[in-house]
Amino acid sequence: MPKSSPTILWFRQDLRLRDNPALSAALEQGAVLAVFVLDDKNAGERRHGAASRCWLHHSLKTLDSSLGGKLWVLEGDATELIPQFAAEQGATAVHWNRCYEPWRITRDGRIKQALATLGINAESHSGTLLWEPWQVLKSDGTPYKVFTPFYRHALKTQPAAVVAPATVIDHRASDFLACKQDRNKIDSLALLPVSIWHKAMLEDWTPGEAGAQMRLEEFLEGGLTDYREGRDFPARRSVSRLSPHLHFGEISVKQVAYAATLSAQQGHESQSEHFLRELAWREFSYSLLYHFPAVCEKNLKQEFDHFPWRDDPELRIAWQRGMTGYPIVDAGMRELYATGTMHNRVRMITASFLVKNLMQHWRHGEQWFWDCLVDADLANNSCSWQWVAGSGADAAPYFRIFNPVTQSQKFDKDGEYIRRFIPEIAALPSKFLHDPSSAPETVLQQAGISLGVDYPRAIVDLKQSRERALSAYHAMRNTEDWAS
DNA sequence: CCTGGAGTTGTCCTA
DNA sequence: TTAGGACAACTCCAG
Repeated sequence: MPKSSPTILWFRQDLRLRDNPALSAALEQGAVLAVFVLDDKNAGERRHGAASRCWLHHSLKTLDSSLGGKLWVLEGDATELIPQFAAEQGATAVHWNRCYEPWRITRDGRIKQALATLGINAESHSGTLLWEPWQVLKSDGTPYKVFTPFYRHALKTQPAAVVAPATVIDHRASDFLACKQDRNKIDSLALLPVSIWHKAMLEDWTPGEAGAQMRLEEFLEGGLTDYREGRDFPARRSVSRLSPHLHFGEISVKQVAYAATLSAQQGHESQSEHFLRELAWREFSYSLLYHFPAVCEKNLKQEFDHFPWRDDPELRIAWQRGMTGYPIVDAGMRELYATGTMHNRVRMITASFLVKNLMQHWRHGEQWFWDCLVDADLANNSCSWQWVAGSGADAAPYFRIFNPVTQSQKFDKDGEYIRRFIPEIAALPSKFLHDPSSAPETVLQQAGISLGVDYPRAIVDLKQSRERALSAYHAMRNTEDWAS
């Protein structure tokens, strides 16, 4: 049998077979070797957080099984492993879909060079975003810093959202070359924690490509038709819940956008438009990360470098554990820890609470979310935290400080969400559920709750902490004027 | 270069 | 009870 030279498909954040440009390109060249590399070395501090690792474990398992066990799994420094693997296998080319995290861009550039030195062709493809960050620019060639003009311009010039995704290729396991590794290769990555908390966490999720497709179907039939109004209510399932699937590339964003566009044409125009805007926010975050890679570490608005953040580990621990005494905040933080996700509306409320009422640096929140979210995504997470903190490019005006009690009354009126995650106060009547610290003693007694014992007293006064944040902001701005 | 209009998701006070 | 305006001013962007 003549030995043909294989093409390598390097799976990264694109753990799918459908609408996968790198895979299609590789298959056109002949037999394919599929490989994944867990590269914590180059990722450094940005290696997957604990929740993401659990997700990745299952996603790799399902990918491997849909490849008939033919996924090679390597662990270590990809700048060494990929060229080495390609050379060993006698490959002529390596294909992958682009990623945009600063550390990956640097690393992938090096790998491309190393492969070139070996005479191996390296090709990157666009499989992660609707619009490449360098394609959506202002007329003067610089990147957008405001979402709406970014979105309008992208829709006008790059209407990817209304173009059907690449034809689905009917892959068969026989398209892929055998993997000569032992069967426990994925387990040996030790992505799952020793304790079994991840089992409960993933109860409500199905990582992997098939799960992603199912989720999209469900959303199109249910949530999307109520998206515009329903997406604000955390007790409802009117959001897509596609974020972890999109993060790991188990489904292509083009397929999602295309499906939403079709739905728009079937009479759900307004609903779909709002959903497409959310997808576009993801694009915008990636654009910001690409053009301003420091966004994941530093304030985009430099004046915030002078902001008088407070540094109180005890307050942060209360926030992390869902023990702030504000039920909507605590429900969100407990949902996060238990399920690896948090409803979008509640992410804003909990983030605003940490950054404004507790006046802790947004990076503390960003890091906690990074570790706890199954959809932890560098671009989305960093940009969103900066948006809430007010330090981002297109941030919320600083005086917009969420009031957790008001938000709770508005978006979880009957307390369904709160009761789900804070059973110890479930017996409180809805009127007092949103702010137990202000409930009369008799009401608390009747519900069998002793504040400070069964559930914490509020750890800050909302009015005072709001005023404090506002005056800190003004002080920062005045210092700035003074300095310049 | 100038100019006008606009900018994800809110809160609080007042009438 | 509810609706409207103030909040603060700046930067960004398109024409």
